[in-house]
Amino acid sequence: MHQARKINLKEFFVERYNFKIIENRWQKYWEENNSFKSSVKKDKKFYCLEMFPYPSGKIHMGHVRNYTIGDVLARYKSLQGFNVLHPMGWDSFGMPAENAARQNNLNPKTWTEENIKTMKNQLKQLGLSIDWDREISTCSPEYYRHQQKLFLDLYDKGLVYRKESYVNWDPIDKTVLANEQVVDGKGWRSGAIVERKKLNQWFFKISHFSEDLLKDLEELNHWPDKVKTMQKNWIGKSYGCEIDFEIEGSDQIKSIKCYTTRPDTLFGFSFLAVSVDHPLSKFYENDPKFVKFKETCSKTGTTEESIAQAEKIGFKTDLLAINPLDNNNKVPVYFANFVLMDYGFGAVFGCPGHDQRDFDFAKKYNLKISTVVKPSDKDDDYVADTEPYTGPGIMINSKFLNGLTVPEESISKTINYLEKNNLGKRKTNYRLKDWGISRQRYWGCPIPVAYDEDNNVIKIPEENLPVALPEIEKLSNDGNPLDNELKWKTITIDGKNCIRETDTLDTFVDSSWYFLRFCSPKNDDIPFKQEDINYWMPVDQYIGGVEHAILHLLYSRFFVRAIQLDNKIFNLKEPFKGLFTQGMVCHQTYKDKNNNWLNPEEVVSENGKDYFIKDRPNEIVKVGPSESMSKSKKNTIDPEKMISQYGADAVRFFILSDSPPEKDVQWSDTGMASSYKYIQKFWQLNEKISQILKKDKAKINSEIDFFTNQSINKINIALENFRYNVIIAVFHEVYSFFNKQVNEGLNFDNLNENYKKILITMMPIAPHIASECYKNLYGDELINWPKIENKYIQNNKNNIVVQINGKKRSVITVEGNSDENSILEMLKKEKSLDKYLLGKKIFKSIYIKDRIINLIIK
RNA sequence: GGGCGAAUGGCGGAACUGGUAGACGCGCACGACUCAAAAUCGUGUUUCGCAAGAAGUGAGAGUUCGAUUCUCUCUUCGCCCA
Repeated sequence: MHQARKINLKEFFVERYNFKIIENRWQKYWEENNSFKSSVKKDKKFYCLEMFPYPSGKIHMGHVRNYTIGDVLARYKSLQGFNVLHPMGWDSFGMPAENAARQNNLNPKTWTEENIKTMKNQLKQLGLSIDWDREISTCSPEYYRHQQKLFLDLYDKGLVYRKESYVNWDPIDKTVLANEQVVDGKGWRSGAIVERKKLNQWFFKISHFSEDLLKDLEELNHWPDKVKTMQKNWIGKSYGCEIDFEIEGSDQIKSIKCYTTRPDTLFGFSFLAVSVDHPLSKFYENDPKFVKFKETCSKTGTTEESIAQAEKIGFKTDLLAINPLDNNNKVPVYFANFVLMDYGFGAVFGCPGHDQRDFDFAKKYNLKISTVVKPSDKDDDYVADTEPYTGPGIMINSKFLNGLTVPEESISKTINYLEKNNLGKRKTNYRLKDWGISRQRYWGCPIPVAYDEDNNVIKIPEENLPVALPEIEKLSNDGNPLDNELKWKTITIDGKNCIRETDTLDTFVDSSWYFLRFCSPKNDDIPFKQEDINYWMPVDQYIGGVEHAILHLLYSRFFVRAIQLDNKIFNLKEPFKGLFTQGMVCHQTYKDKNNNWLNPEEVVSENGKDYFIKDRPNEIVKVGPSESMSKSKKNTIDPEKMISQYGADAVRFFILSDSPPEKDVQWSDTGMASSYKYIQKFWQLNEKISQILKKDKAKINSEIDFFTNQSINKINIALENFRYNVIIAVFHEVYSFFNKQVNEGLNFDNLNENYKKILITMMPIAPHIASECYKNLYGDELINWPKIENKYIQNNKNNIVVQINGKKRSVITVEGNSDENSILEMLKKEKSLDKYLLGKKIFKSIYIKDRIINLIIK
């Protein structure tokens, strides 16, 4: 029977699909016809944005995945009739340029611009539907001049301020380190133990919006819950109270204020700890022991993690703090390295019985550990002395608080008591700290201020913007490069001699408003036009890596609020309406016998189990787990190579095929090859169809209508839910189906119309081949996303599953809308069910219309 | 330590609001074409069983006519915070 179906290939003259020529031709066509140019129109808009890349050299597979996902959406929305904005730019300030400049003696600007050129060319080869007219680069003065203006605006609004703050200091390289440059408490390059150093630095007052940023998360319905939770935890709203502790033993200090979320544990009070930066410290500055202690503290890094991991140490003062609930309870006051001046008031009361940190500290200094909370199932003589008890329970050893449930009753009752007796005040606190934006770097946006001889802040006048980065021949290896630019540094403002700020802005500032600039990228005088923003914003779908879930997204949300404070310039609160975080691209890792990483290209395997070094079959390769592609593990695959070997459509097809976009995907050579084969197969199918369409037509085959509509329905649902891997599966089914139809050699009257719809739905995924096939068959006919007809989605012939006692026993075909009785009648005649039903009694039947019937028998 | 999420064939993964588990791809096996191989095409492929059939979505319970899906306990892994 299958013999009869076999195709005679000679009937068709099928050429191989030459992706190089065709993809190139379409990319040129799109460029010459401005196919993706966007402008403000009356139509419904769709702003599709992927996180813009840092121009590090070449694109990597992560970019390919990110931008393919975005492109599928942008093209889909566009075919649906939306006015789509899909821009691309470069997050082009940052440390890699500076490092490369130092290592290879290059100019950061030249290095960056070269990279941009390369990467732009690579992105174009992917066939992305990007409006390149809107391209922006954050390191260009045309971009950062507006950023400097925005900085000054925020300064005028009081949202920017300067204060002393700690940085990670590398004493050998004499440079400030970013947190990620501190590895195990040591400088990444010099290996020196990192110190804390106090510098005058600029801050954005993001804490002004803590409550807003938290509350408005609720409205972000199209954000992943995971990201919202992370932001919520980051903002870290806590309910507690501030307590004044009376101090004994000093004439100058009468009391110290603490913030706590656990005032109910006050009866377990055994010490009071303050930060070495607490105002109290000024009374100890002449004590050499204290100075030494402070110095030791400064040897710990500035990250929360390093402070948490460091050994807890303290400096005992001669002061005593009095427990406000029990005046006979007087405890020592310490300076301690684990108390941060930034949080609360830089002072905490220690209750070792119920806090790990306090417990560690008390053990070290032999302080009293009292138990004031017991788990509900323990007796009143419960003692927490081997480890602190932090869970819920019942208050004990706490006088009037005894018996209260923890934490429901205990905390609020304690606060009520403290407030009533003027000992403390209910207070809400946020963990979110102000955003330090000063970086002691060259390759960043200059901060547009200067200082006069009295160190007063002088704004650079607007007409003198941008404050451009000076060209530096050779970057010095230590210190802040701009600091050494004496000529650039000195400036006269209004006749006064001033020195410029030599720090540059954190690059997160650059990316906090670029999505606004994309809406009106060409204005010299203003950062963006109000009407452009009001039309395009918010970003309807933002797509990027989850690693930016907290900072970048929070800073962007802050920026939109900050520029509108006291000046509601546009109708916008949240910059990103929808957010999608895609997974990483992974690949197996390989090591040789000496544990050196090997590139996949150096490794061969014949059976898929044993791996050897290429051309050296005696050297066994150790195969490691699949990890995200990174240069250091050498498990990267070069996208450009893949595109030139298989074509952009095949690469796009593969990168979407193997996993849902939000999960990690494993690179697979066989998977990639299979996608390539698909493109080739599809081309041959298309050639066959175009030849068959010229022949005489036979009658209508309704099966094609059903299949096409159901496939498009599946594609629509998958597109709307970012289940792009399912779309690939559907296209495999589409190929099999149409190939079978065509191989039977029949030309149905409705083949043409259905196939046309298939080609259109293929355009977002594999735009080159789909456009080429469409053009060959249908010329310049208008392209609109196909509508599906409901009558083809709801079968009028239904397969009803027959279950007996919950187990599937048969499938019967009935007319749609059949009622239960007629189905039961049918089942009685169904011979295949006799062995289950004969001699049994049907107790009950459950019928779900057009789906399933379940018979309960005994 | 806390929070969130995940676990489905040899592998990656499908399964809409509870309703035919394993779509689709990879791999593998067999077959066709070939002197032969590669490529290509076709068929099969959860496990056990010759078969009828039975079991089966990390483990154990529960709700239900019916659970991959809902609830509880546990195990392992991942991410974030500390």
